[in-house]
Amino acid sequence: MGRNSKTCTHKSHLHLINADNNCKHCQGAQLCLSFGLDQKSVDEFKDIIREHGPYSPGEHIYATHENFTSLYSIQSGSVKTETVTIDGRQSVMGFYLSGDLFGIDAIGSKQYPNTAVAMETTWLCEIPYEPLLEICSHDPRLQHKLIDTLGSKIHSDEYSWKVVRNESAGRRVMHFLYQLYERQSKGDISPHRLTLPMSKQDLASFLGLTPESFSRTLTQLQQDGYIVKESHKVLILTKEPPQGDALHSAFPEIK
Amino acid sequence: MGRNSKTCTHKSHLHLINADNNCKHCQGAQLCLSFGLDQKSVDEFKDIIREHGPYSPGEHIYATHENFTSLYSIQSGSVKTETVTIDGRQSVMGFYLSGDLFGIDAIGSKQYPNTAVAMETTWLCEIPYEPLLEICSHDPRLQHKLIDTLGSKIHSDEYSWKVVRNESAGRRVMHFLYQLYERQSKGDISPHRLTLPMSKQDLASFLGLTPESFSRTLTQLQQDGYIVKESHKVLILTKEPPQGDALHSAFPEIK
DNA sequence: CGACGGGTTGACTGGATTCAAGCCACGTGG
DNA sequence: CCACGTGGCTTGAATCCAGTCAACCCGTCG
Repeated sequence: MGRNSKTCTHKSHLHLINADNNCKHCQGAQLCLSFGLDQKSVDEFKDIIREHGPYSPGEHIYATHENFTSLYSIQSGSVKTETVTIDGRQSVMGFYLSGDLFGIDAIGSKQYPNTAVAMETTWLCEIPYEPLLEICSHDPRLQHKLIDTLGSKIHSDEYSWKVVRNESAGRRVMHFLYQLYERQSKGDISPHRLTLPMSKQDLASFLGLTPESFSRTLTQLQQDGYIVKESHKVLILTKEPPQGDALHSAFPEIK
Repeated sequence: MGRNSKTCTHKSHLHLINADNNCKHCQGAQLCLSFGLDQKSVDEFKDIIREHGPYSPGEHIYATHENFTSLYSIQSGSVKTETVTIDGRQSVMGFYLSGDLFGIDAIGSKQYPNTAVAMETTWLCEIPYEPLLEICSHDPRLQHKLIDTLGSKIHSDEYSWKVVRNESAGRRVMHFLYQLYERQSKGDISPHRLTLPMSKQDLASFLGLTPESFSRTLTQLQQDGYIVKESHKVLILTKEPPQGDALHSAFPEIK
């Protein structure tokens, strides 16, 4: 944590590139908790946060049982969180991309429940939790935003959980790919092309599959014409991606 | 929702039984969001909440896609939330007991993502969401409490998810039973005796099993000496229940 | 070059599902 | 009171999806 740290102002997308050496690695300005607040709160916010990075792939941000002090927002790069199962295997709990907030599963506890690991070269914005609450206590807007973020997380976790519990391997994978596509296409790269920031074994773990099963499932989906494997970490979605709520009933015909 | 509704004051356990006809069905005073606040906030809180009940088993509290207006706290009884899978089967998303807050997965959306159904005769405390935020905005303590509740929910959901993804049927069941036991034994009934408020098929659904598999698993666990089936809805845990964090490594030897 | 780790493929196993029948507690109505 | 129907639960036999174990491929790195 003792790496190059700088304070950081968040106002608008326009200030990203220049802006006095601050937040220069951040690609998630509109997603920032402080976005849309009034000047006073933004200033307070900028006083408490600190920029960290670059983390290289595999590097730990925090580890299980470390004392919970801060939330983190991803300026650029990607992060996974993982714990250990009863019989000692790694189990990936979540993936976080640019603009995502993580560490929130530690709220209400004294310690982080799992380990956060960078998957790519990653820049982070550390948001110390107690000072954040302090600002919240006199800025309802920030408070509301934080609460909304937590609620949305509960909702989307619930939904992922439902898919993994009830659906076949093929549907789990398709659901994940489209949900990842929706998250990534904020940047809108080339249409239907999807870059996986995580390794395939991490993805398998997240979906409750073995790497072997996951690999077989991918080749099966390709044979059935749902995807095309392009390269190691890139694939193409060949069916029109269902939007928003339609995702919830995507591809009933698989398997 | 147009049933007998009364305003309700939450102060201390002592006021539960008498107290001007208010909160008389509430068994969760210390768990109430308003517990421990100063008088002004408690008064505001009591002005916005409303008591509802009794709901009879099977009765809906809200349904999927209804507009999100309120959170609910259980005064007495129990509630399940459920949705429908891609191929049209019911899927139980969560169980809520006395003192639990539900509806929080709707925060950040316009609609409830699933349907809430009473499992027993149930009394509820409705907490309209916008007014709640209003009080939060000038009471940091309430605000903090709400955020903590959301964070804890994220954490415990994550953990349940991990178990269902990675562990065998036997371990899933044992984990659930002990976790339920910990929640129930707030009231500390007879030691190691556990009453299931939900039907076995709902429980199976929640654990990602078919009713048949669940039934087989229970008899297997009994044969192996982990539990004793006492009656329809009651069973006894025969091994010393692991406490708190120890739960996370409970019974590595099963299956 | 050889070692290594991530990924894929194949043959086999096994745990959970499926389909089916049967049991038991309960309520209803004759 | 019993006959009957229903729904929740259990049990049994056959099936199947994903896991396991093993070999192999391939790009990377020392």
